[in-house]
Amino acid sequence: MIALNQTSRTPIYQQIIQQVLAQIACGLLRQNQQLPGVRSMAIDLGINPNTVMKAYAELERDGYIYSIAGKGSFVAETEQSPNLLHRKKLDEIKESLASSLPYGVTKEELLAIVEALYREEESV
Amino acid sequence: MIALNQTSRTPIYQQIIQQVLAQIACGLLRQNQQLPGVRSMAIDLGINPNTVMKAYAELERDGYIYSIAGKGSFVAETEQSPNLLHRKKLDEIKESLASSLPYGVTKEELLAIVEALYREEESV
Amino acid sequence: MIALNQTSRTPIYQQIIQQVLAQIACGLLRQNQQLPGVRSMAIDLGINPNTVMKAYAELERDGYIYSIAGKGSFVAETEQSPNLLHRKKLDEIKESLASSLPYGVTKEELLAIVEALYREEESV
Amino acid sequence: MIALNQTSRTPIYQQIIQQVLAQIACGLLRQNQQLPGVRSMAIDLGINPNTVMKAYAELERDGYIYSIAGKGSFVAETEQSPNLLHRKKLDEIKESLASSLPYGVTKEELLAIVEALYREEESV
DNA sequence: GTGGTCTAGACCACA
DNA sequence: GTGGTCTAGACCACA
Repeated sequence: MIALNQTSRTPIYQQIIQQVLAQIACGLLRQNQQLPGVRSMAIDLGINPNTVMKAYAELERDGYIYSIAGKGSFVAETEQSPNLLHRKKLDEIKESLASSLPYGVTKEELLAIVEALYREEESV
Repeated sequence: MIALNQTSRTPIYQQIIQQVLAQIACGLLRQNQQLPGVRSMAIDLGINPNTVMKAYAELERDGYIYSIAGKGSFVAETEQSPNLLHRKKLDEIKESLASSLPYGVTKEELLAIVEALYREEESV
Repeated sequence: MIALNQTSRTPIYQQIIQQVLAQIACGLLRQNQQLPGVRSMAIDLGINPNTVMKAYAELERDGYIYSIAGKGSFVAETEQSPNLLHRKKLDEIKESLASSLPYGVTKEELLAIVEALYREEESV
Repeated sequence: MIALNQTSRTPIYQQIIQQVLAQIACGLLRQNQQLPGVRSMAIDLGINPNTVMKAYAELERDGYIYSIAGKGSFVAETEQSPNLLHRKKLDEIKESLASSLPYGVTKEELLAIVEALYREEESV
């Protein structure tokens, strides 16, 4: 369920976090659903269990998942998680677009990109 | 001419690179124009000359500037730099937007962000 | 595995680059093989880790090796590296010879040098 | 008579030295022939007179030229200059070729390069 | 352990 | 003055 890019600059534990969050945001992971075990995911991905631990710990710290000793890790029950993640993503996008204005990007270009994006989507 | 964010996790030398590129892209820095010296920029920004050197070295390796020991560093002569940078930025944006679709971002939301962005711009 | 010439005016980090490339070109270093760590090589060569880092960083920028923070540096997977390096070297030689023609170097002299070179080789 | 490459990594004063030597080696500059004045060459090349001075000083130190205060600089009378330069160049070539053997360059490839070089020459 | 960033500061060649 | 190399050493995140 997780696809790692070992050579990427993005740390592995971050990649795990991002993908778990994306799956929560899009509904692929639902409330109280159990996540793969630390050891099993580590084996699946061919990485160190500590790395998975680190990802889960951060997800738990931020309230997206909860862990029960001896049972495993589960998606948190907070209704708003998907919405919250959605909103955070929008903020991220806004910031990223704002930072690219100094490069001379025009409104028309951005609108064209957005249109193209969803045209591709529809045809898929 | 360069504004650093010391708290950001983006390395300082990368921030310098990005801002120099932005200034080339938007025409603020022109062909063959001399850049601030390694030492003088370091003093201005309150950082170590090596850090500026690292930024300049990478900009030179990528062909955006050229350095002549004993004379200084200058914006490269490639006519296309601004256009190329502009296009690269658009590709970056496209990729970044595509990667946020799994979060359930809608077309309307993106269009709204773009509109808002340029409304702010105009009023400035 | 690396032999430095401390008195040469060729920078140390360049010497490292050249020798790593030569070892890739001749097959001594193979795909995905791990390179010595930045620190261990620095100690072996009696130089500063930063100098090794500089060499590795440039090798990575040029696609010959890849580094994963926390794991190490490895020879890149590009099949063609050896051939490409080989061809580049030939181009270099051709250019260097062409530039020495103005000195009145004759074909016979060059042929003699080449013959001598491989006669020595064989006897080794 | 001198063609500079301002952006080259080779220092300007070295470029001057190399080109003067090449011209002595190939007979373009003859014994006791007067070299361009320091100032006039500096103006021609658009560089600092000190840089030309440095080149001439090194040429004089190595015995290739001599200077007479108030008159100018002249090609030295040593008969052997051209031969000596010729021999030095051959040594350089030998060394450079030797250093490229680790890249897996074969005798056949070198012979082919030499042949090609003089075939082009002839046709010119 | 690994690589990556950064400082402080020396020293060099070049213009 | 300029850029370029290098040392010594700290500190960080990651595996």
